[in-house]
Amino acid sequence: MAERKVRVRFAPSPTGPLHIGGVRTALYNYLFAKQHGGDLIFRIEDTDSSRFVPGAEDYIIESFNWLGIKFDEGVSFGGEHGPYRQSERRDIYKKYVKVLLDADKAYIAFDTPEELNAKRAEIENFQYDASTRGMMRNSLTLSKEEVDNLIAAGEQYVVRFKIEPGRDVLVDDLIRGEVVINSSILDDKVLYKSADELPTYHLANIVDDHLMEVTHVIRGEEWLPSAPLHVLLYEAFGWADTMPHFAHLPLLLKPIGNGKLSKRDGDKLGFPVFPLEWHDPKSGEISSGYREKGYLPGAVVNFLALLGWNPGNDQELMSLDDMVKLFDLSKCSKNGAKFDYVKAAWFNHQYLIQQSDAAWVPAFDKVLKDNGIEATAEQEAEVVRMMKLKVIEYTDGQGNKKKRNISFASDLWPLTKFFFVAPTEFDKEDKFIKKNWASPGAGRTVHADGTDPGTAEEMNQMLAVIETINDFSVEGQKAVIDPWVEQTGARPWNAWRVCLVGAGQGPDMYELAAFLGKDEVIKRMKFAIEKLSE
RNA sequence: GGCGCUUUCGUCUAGCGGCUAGGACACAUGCCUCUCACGCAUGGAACACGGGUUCGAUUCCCGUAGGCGCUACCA
Repeated sequence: MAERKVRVRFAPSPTGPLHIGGVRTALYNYLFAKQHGGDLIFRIEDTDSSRFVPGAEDYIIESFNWLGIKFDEGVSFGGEHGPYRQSERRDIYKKYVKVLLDADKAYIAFDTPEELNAKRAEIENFQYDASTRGMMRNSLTLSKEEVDNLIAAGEQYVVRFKIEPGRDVLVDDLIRGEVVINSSILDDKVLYKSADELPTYHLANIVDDHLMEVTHVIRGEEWLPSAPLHVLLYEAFGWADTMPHFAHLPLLLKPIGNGKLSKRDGDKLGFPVFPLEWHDPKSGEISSGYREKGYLPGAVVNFLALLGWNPGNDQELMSLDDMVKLFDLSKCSKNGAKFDYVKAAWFNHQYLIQQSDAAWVPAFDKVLKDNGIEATAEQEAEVVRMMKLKVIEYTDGQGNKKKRNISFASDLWPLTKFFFVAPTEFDKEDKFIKKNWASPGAGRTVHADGTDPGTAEEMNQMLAVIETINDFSVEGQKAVIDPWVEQTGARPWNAWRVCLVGAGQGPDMYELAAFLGKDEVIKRMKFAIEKLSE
């Protein structure tokens, strides 16, 4: 057969927020499509009217928009193979159900759910198939007149696929190789329900993939057991020669405990399982999302791509474009991957530290506002500049490149709080304070001249020196303080940091002092000396 | 229960008959340093088990055990 243009699809059900596993499936479809110059289709599978959740469709579209995964056609994207919402394709499915019925590949069944349950209770491991359909109420056991009368009388029915038993069905999977399943273990699946005039997943899926000219079906492993059924359906329709290739992806598992990652796990285990925050319209429950947690979309995509696939070398940091070049279905792993959210944070860290100053300022501005701080743009830029020295990448005195440990933008607050808020109390049991604030005789503030003034007194001496400084720039401070340090042999740095920061963190002390200004520095020092002398 | 998929460090994984079994996250230690970090260096840490095939199995085959999935008028 002729080489067809690659066309793949991502087809979620609008039953709630998009699960992170679904994001990965969509991502792989996207990578595969782009790599082959093909199309990615966005189809909504809303054949179960009872599970429809308003807002889910928009949520899914917004999620992919944020993640940078672009669709070529489908719901909200347009295209020539529409409509792309299955609930709008009723007439199409009806037509194909009739095709199967006319060809004697399917039959009508009137068994009610109650009757089926009764049978299941009566017969152990009951399965509606070639061995049992002869004792059920269907068009195979009823006369044509009876069937017509029942339908005319408004009786609800379903259409079932008539599976011939005893056949080994071959599924050629791009990831797993050849999988063979005997048709005898398959049941006569319901293809269509008269109650809502909609098909079930299986029928809709095959009809749509065929009509939309899908060439590759890349989906989760949970579909592998029903893949033979799908193969049989393609055959029944006479579409075997254009049947898409299958690739069943391994599942995403819970990081701890057993089972696959479910929608409920995330917030229970302390990490999001949804790309965006989701507000459940019924329960009002809020589930956290990666975007709101402070993740960068590139980091999420990069992390997810490597859960079940790798380029075959040691490269881990990749852009979407890199991945399009490197992606390879045959390099996908076959076994489920535990979701490692600690590594997700590391990826975000990597992406965050690559951000430019310009990207930091608005994020930082938001962090400050969230904490009730009104800062000028100049102040924000200055802190970002200062933090960049330490935060993003800088070269220290030894010529070593250094970086800052920030995994999320919100991490900035504890790291920058002291720029705007003076310490209000000091924990004398704090390791850093305990180590760097000593009384005379404790031996930690002995000066070169042999005197031991104690840290409080040393800070008082430093205070006196600072009060004489007129130019409070970094250079201005150095010009006065450095000689004093040299002369007395004082070691004021950590104690000074206690005064100004209240903890063992922050940028270079001269830089910090210059940012705070002389008055604030003096104020904080006096306050600290008083508090710590109590 | 039945059917299918799967099995390399704690986690994600490389490996496609012969390797001191490699990398990353996490962890530990050291270095750097006015602090915390960052960074750098070092370290501990794995082929589920039992049979085959082979001169030789982490690698191929078969069992066993574990994990996962499916078994709806849900997708």
